[in-house]
Amino acid sequence: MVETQSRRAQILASAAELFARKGVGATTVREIADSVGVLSGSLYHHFESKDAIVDEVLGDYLDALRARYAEAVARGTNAADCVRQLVLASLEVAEQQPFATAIYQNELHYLREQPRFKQVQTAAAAVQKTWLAVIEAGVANGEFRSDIEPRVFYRLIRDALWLSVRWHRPNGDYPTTTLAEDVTSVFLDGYTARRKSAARSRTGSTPKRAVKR
Amino acid sequence: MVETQSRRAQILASAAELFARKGVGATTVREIADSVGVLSGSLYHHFESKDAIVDEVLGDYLDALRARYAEAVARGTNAADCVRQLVLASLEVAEQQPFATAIYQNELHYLREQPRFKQVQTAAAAVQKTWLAVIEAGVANGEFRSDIEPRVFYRLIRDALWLSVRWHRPNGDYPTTTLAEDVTSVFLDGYTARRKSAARSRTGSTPKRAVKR
DNA sequence: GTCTATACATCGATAGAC
DNA sequence: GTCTATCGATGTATAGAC
Repeated sequence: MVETQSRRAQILASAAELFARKGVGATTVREIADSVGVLSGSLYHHFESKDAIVDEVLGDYLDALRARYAEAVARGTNAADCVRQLVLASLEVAEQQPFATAIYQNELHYLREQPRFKQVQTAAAAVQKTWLAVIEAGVANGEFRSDIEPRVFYRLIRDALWLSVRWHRPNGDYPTTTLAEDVTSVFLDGYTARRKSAARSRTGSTPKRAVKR
Repeated sequence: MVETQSRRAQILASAAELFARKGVGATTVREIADSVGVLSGSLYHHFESKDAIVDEVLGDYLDALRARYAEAVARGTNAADCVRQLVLASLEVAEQQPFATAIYQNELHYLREQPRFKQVQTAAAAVQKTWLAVIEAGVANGEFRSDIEPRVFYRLIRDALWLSVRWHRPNGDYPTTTLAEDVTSVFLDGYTARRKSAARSRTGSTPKRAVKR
């Protein structure tokens, strides 16, 4: 179960972890090679360059994210539900690819400066467009507030969501689905306690956990 | 007005900008030197090492943040108001020192691995403690919800707040005070429209605006 | 306080043996 | 497919002239 991965996949996985922790610019090809147990020269049998590794890590991640987003908006029944689905989709992809998620959010600004990573730019634009369309539709139909700009709300929820890969380690006690509920609930309902809001209480929302906390 | 800064201050300011944009590890001393118009060797007359520059940039920032946080909690009249004050304090310090803020949030995890930056660790712990104390007090007295862990709420608002330095450029149209109100309002009240909440509506769209919830 | 000049380590990447 | 060996560029940092 430990040697079923191709060397190529091993390199991608190890490199992603290093890029996420230290940053792309501060990670050396020798470190990547060490982490998979080969010498640095051997990496170039599998990849053209260090940038090519970055490209592939982010490309795989963005493909997964876009595919999952398409499902999410298709499933949503209204704006609030679409937000719920997008939150869950983001966190599920982040759970599957935590390191790529971290790289994406840590280095997006820097990568955008380099024409090499144009693919990343266009994918990031598509992600933003998906969110904004949902939020603006919710404002237009009265589901969401109109006194806060959709763009501001998008950026707040996006950053809170993406950064959760830095601290959230999915496990039985606090699974991704529960985090998704908490994020959705805070951003849509707020953290202020409101009396008599039984409709928001968390009874049958998910299969997991009965009362807890 | 352009030469009133000491060379030392120039170096700190330029280095902070580079560290924020490219990452500490990917920024070279030659780039820092170029950006202030000297040769790289000359930097070492002012600083012991590249790490010493990082230390000082972050130290100045964390000192300002802690001082401002002490005022904020002292001013708050209840938990919700303390959150409001902490949000405003964070954004004001971020406005004064946007690059240091970006470095802090971009590289905190990596810097924590190095004993060199122990100062940063302890300051980060103090920041978290301030927030958690406020949030837990609010849960205890019923102001805040008890079905979402204080730690989770803290991390969500912290990340949304800190990351705003990546996109928010304070100006007359959208000043820091307004962003602070928006952040506070989303996190405490939520984004879902609620009927009959005239108290929350934003009549005077831009500067000041009277009602203020 | 800045320069010239350079030491010495490490970087990404390549060539060719095995 | 991995190794040995190494190139040329670039990294941090230092020493001493000016």
